Amino acid sequence: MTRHARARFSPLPSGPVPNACERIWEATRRIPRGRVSTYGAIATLAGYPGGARLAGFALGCLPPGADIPWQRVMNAGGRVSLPGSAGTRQRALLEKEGVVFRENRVDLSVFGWPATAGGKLRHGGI
DNA sequence: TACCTGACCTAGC
DNA sequence: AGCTAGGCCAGGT
Repeated sequence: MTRHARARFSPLPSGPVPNACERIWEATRRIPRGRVSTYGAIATLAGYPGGARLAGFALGCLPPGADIPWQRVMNAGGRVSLPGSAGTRQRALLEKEGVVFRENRVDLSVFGWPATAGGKLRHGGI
């Protein structure tokens, strides 16, 4: 999270047209309880195929206490990308929802959303 | 306009 | 199984 981006988005983005952050957040809201999605998938749902990094950026812009299940977004390997205590918190929240961690990893073929074809979500850098 | 950043992804070694 | 390099995206300076 860069300082300028934080200053710009932290209070909540303003403007008539929803920006990328808000669209990412809306996509994140659609993840059902007890399931997880990936940055790439979220970006695609939001209309930014290949914008996995953007998804991470947008979630980083997320103001604390927002009504968004940000904890249900993980990286393509089914691992928590959030460093430090935030990552621990994310895992705790997910486990409380019924998501099973196995060696710090989640089986996306079981808990992945949307429905994973072939066991793994195909997306990301092209 | 050009360059930089980020809670990323994939392919290769 | 773990690390590196290259490639996507939008937004800010």
